Amino acid sequence: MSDTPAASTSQDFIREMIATDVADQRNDGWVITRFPPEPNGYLHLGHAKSICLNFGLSEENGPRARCHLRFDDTNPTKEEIEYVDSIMEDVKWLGFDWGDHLFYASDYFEKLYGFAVSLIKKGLAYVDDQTHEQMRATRGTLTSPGTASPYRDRSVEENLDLFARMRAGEFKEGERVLRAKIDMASPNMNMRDPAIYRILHAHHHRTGDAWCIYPMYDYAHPLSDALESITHSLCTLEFEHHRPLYEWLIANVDGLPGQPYQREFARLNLTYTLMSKRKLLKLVKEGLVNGWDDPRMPTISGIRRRGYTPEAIRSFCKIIGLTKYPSLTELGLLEHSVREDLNKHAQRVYAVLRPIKVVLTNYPEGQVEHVELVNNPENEADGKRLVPLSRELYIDADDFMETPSAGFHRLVPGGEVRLKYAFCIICQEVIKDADGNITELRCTYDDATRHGAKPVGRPKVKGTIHWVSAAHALDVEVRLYDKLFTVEQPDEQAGEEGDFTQFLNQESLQIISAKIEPSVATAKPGSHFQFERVGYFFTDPKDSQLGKPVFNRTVQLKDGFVKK
RNA sequence: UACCUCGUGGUGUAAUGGUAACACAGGAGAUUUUGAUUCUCUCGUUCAAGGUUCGAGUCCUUGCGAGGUAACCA
Repeated sequence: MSDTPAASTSQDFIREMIATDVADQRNDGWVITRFPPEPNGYLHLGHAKSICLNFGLSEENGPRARCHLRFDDTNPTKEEIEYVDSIMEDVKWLGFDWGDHLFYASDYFEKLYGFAVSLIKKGLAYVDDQTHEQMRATRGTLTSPGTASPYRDRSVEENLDLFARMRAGEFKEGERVLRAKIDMASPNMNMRDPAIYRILHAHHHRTGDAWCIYPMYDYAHPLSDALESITHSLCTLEFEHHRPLYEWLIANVDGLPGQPYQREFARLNLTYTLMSKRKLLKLVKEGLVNGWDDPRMPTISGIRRRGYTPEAIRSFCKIIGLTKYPSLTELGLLEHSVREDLNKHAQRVYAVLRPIKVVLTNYPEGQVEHVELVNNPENEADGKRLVPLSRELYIDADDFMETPSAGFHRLVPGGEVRLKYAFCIICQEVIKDADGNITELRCTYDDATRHGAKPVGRPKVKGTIHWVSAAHALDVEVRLYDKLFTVEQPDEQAGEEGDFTQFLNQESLQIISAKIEPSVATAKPGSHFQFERVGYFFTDPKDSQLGKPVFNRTVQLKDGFVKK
């Protein structure tokens, strides 16, 4: 073990385990994983973690590796085509490709039925006539063993007959169930003769009315994995207790093409949000957010619409690692990932979110000049653009303080500030309305301070602010998004019975009208921008029109200014 | 008062019996026509107690703590 050369790139426990399997030529060195969502909701960041793991493993292990997309559609009462479509879109958007390997558990219904018959024949499964309540009562508790069903020792012939009649539709829902015969006294509840088939007179989105019995997850999953020759079945920690059942099925069903094994990792928990499909569904159903793709949602479609990039999500998934410790990741780490990506690629524009009018009293009336601005200081190839400048401008209310706090070095009465890439201005007069609200700042500009000029003997101006020309600025709708919840763990805080919606952040969406430079008139829906000194914004793909963009705030810029 | 899993800076992770490190966050500074970016520095860590060992975050024992598990959901 000591002579392995420095494969010094550190790996998580899953990758380490897989590397060992490959080295040992287990499955001839193949690595076949799968991402197996149930199409009962939209994918979220927790799924992104799993997608990056499973598809990532496929990318990392060369030609003898692949990742399947398999819909775990064994419960027709909860599943819809809408979800199937959105899931495929989300996986593709993240940049992964399942190629020809698209599967549905429902494709295996006939085979799975056959496996169940074979288990009955081996005396390893039986039809139980007990009611739901009786079964629950006889299963025992966490500290006491269960007791056998009176139907547990039915003959193989009788079981075969009853199971066939279940399939034929002779029974109502709940009347009978097929159970694996394992161990009613097992300390693992999942091994106390788990139900593997139940009757559901429901229409399935793919198989229609062909079936009225449906396999349970615990039964269908390992066998589906085996049928696809999956080598490594990776899932989250809550399935740890299902592993013995997974292994029991792989061991007791004959003729399986693959011998997969299951390993578990901790799911993603993020502060100030939720990662439970059921709870996200509640937010959607009760109209507390504007759909699954509301930019405040932790869904893939939500963060996409917010302006997150696939690169940022993939980088985030890499950085959070993979362990068995149920950790709580700070939202700041996700924001860091997207800032890092957008900083390199987003085009800069000037936008004034809360406008104050500035009149340059010594600037000729009616004159317009065009100032050259850098599109992206991180990438010279992105070039420059011309932005109009005239006598009347807007600056942001945040960039002016009548009575400045300590350390504030933007515009103040009698003070000087630089209009970025233009020139310096001095605030000569503050005009207010009858209620004392500031309506206008009357300023003078200094022609000697134009961009590039280096006047000597002049005190250095500390503040540099952005601006837009009042006559040329576009009025655009800007949606300022903030965290969805006011507490780090809305789930935890609310408790089992509590209502997590009480912690919804009432200020998570603020819609304002902003003044923005005219160049964005041609911005296509789905484009990323940095509003200089403000944050990253994304033209909403649904509501933007050419010439009339709607901006979603992806994330604010970091602000190093601390008020003292 | 069952079983399973897990405890490393504030947070997320690495160290595979051999100098406890990286990222984020925080602090200080430099650069900066974005209080951004970039760069430098800095802060701060092995749940506890025993044991094995020349040497333990790592192995063993016990304790403590956390998460999970009793659908005809996945």
